[in-house]
Amino acid sequence: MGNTQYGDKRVSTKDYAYLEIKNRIMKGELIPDESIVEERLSTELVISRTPLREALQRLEYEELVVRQHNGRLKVAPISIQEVKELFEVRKQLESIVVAQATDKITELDKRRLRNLVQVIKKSDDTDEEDILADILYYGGKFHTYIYELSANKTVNKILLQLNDRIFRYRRLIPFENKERLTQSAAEHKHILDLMEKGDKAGAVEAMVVHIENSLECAVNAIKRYMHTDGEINNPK
Amino acid sequence: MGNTQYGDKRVSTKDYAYLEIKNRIMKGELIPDESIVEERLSTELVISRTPLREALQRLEYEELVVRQHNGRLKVAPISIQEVKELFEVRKQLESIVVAQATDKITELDKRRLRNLVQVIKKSDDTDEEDILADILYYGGKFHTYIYELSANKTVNKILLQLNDRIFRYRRLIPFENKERLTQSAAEHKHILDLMEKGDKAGAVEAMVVHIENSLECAVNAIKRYMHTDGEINNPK
DNA sequence: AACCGTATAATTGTATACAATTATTCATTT
DNA sequence: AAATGAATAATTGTATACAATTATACGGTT
Repeated sequence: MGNTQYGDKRVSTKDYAYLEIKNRIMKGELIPDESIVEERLSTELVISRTPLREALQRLEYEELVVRQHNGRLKVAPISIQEVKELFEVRKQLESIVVAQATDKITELDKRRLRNLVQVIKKSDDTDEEDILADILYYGGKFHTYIYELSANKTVNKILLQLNDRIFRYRRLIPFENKERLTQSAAEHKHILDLMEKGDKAGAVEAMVVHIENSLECAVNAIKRYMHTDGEINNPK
Repeated sequence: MGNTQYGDKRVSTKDYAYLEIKNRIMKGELIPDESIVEERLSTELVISRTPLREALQRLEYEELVVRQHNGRLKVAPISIQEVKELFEVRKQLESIVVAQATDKITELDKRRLRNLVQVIKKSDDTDEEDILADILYYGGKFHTYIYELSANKTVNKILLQLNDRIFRYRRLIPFENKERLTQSAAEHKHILDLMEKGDKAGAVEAMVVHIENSLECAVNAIKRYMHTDGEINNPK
């Protein structure tokens, strides 16, 4: 099999499989603890097992799938313990990047980040259902912009992976917690204000608070799901 | 090919390739920027390309090998910029684990860590050449014990990978800096003292200082190598 | 000699075939 | 019925074959 189209970009068969499976896990189509059978997946994606296995291995490495003792794979489970760990690491690493980014920020960066914050606020004000996805999207962009600004490739890479895993939990939140989104948007603005002033310590502290609040919200959402119907696996 | 022996444990062909290649990179047998040709390596290790590729992909993920734009792999280069980033991330993450470990430490853990510190001091005092490897080994054990004590799997995994990458730089140090090793051993003892007292903030601060000192030493060693003979690739 | 393009070789990417392992079924015994 | 174990099926692990891509060599042209 030659190259395949995924979205608007040409990718190898391996990367196609990686992106497609990851996307299905993120969207919840492949649910936590669901077993993964190579033959079944390869016929479904119409590829051979060789590139599929390489894609699965990468996902295993990123801990979106896990290998069991018998060598078989399953979609990674989710747990409160995990989400706490993820946010804690993220908190420490985002502290690094926001500090470095504050040192390096230019006027152009300020305008762009300011613009992102505006877009988030706009989305937050217009009270439509499907705008929520936008808020999450641009909120994520705000953070990743800071990652790149820091120019710290090591941390950047780790944070992107953590965010992929966190995304599975984040899906559970917006549908029930509008206030948190509004608050989160305000926190983004606050962080940017401090960065613009060059207040490094302040920006770090604001980021820490922001992430701690996000964690609290995520934990509450998960607990609620687990207690109400136990259907943590397929919240939609 | 069935299972293979590696050291004292039976492992799959893929894992054998992974461990063997990683080991060669660590020891400097495979030198930075050296190109990796699958066919050549597979015949050398007497395995097929399939498990070899999976091993290489894992190493790529761990950034011990890097893929070039033409799709070919090479042993990852080393740079001062990288070692700075590695130590900075490590500093932040070890702050997490030493704090959590201080909360969870038991009397048994204290005895074991104390023992490790003793062993390191013993090695440091006896002034033989090949003892240096021991100091590095037990020094590493001191840190990994703390990782495990924290029971934070997410951070633990990231730190182990960072340490693999850092090890390539650490090799450059001991042969020229005996005082740093002595100092490092003392810092380990100091960290443990504070952990035993339950002084969480103090332990974190001591760990930060310890890692910053290690970084400074590593950077100096690398700079010296780069300036003297440029033979950064094969220091031995 | 420098440049260009084509033929050839080297290398990686993917598919398929086969081996080894693990799970399941089902008859047999108690 | 429960337990045991052999036969069978399902699944993963590895090797090999082939396709696609990229690099190299080489001859001709200017």
